[in-house]
Amino acid sequence: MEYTVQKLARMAGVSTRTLRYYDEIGLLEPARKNSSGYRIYGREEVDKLQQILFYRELGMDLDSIQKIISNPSFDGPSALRMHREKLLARRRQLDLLITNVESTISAAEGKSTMADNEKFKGFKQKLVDDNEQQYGEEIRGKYGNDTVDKSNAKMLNMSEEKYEEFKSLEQEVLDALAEACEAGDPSGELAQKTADLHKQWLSFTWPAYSKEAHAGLAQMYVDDERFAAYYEKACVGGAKFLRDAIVIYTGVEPESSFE
Amino acid sequence: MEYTVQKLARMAGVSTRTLRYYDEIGLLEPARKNSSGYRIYGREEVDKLQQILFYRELGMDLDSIQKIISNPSFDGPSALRMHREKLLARRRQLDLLITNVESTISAAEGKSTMADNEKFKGFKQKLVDDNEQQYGEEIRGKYGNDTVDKSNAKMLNMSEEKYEEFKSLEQEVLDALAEACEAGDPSGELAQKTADLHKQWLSFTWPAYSKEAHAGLAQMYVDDERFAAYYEKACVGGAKFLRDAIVIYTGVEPESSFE
DNA sequence: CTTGACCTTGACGCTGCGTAAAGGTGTAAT
DNA sequence: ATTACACCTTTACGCAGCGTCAAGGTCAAG
Repeated sequence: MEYTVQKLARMAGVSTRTLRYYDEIGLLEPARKNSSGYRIYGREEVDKLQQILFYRELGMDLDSIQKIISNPSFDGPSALRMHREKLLARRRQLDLLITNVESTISAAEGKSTMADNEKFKGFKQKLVDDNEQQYGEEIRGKYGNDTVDKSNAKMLNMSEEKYEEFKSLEQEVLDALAEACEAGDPSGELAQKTADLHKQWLSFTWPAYSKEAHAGLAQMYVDDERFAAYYEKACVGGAKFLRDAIVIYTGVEPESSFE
Repeated sequence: MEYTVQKLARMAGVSTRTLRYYDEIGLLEPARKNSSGYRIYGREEVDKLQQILFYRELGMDLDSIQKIISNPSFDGPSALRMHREKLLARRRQLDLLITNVESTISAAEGKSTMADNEKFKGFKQKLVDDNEQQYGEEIRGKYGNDTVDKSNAKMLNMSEEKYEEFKSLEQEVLDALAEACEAGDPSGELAQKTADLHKQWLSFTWPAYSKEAHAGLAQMYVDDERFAAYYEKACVGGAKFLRDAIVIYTGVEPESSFE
């Protein structure tokens, strides 16, 4: 399998300029050149390019990439695994960014207000994160678990924000439940809407929604006094009413742990 | 409250060069200049700089930032939404890359082979995404319901996105659990970290965290076969191991529904 | 033999600053 | 009044990682 610049470029989703540049800086040289000076890439170069692009995606500069992949003691599999870890970390960071953007949007829409210190919270946090990203390994070696814990605290920070959202959604569930409960009919529109809200609320915490699990949880709300007490706040017999509504909503009859 | 370049720079955590550059491109001009040409910034500029840095943290280029903050009639929220879309696209791409890395890992382990074009799946997707960004509507027409549904049902879409985030956090819990389980000690560092991750995960769904409820849920994981089966995926006896870790973590002994 | 898609090298442009260089200020201490 | 020293100014080049012409050579098809 031999490729010219453009063929390889198309396959890899980069520009021909990029390939020429990589040749220029010696990062990825073609297998050979044909009689008229055309660059010809082979299998090996394809693999190498893939690796290069992997690392590039991580935001690594080309110089570092070169050092890594040209290192004779380069351990492919373990590098890949580390690579995966880093990608996961980056995704978490992206999630944080997205959350920030979303908060800003809803703040801009007046749906919620963002205190100045809140703005700086995420902002400062990011600075810390950048440091960690850059010196991650070093710091981990130098300062040990403490730093690692701090990066966990970042997650906490995130869940703190989410938590706010969830609290309001949960409040909605409670409000809807109170209203529906007063109406009295678990199959009524209000009750069904409550069940739907509750499902949405669940979507935040469950690995995968299933009617069975939903109904099962509703039953648990009745069986477990901690949860029952919580829904009792909405109305008398709140947990049972919610369970009934959810049973109708899902069309699934749960099995109580007690029956 | 007047600041010279360096004072403002120190306060905001940027370099003086940055401030001069922002002046140069007209992004942030000083309130005035004193008799010898020194830049003097006032309260207004401080606030503006805060905004600039905030948007910059969101990954926006200076040009876009300028448009947003200088044009009062500019639609900030919609710009943010566009930005959010970009971030989400990046996230989708990241997910693909992660999949790709995992494929590569298993290919390296000889479990499967990869065709040349497969090697670039995640990277090519980026181009596709860019296309989608540019020709969004057209493509929506072409690809039909899936995309349309997503953009139409906004609420649903939102919980769908969250759901994605949570799945990844849940995955982390599972990964940590598997690792801790292998180590074998529920009071060990790994297991305690797992319990902590699990707590964070819970923070997304629970109206209020309490040690008792946490321990109670952990017990439920053991008692309820649906949940037990789920954590069994991480390792043999996963649910019980997790419960033990959480019991130690919270210092609370739960009551089983069965005892 | 022409057309058009491909290839080559060369060179300048872009962001968002870092980093001198060459010089003028402000002020506190002598 | 001088000196020291931290501060300020403008000008200008440098960096990565390419994008984007420009000016020309090559290859397969018709």
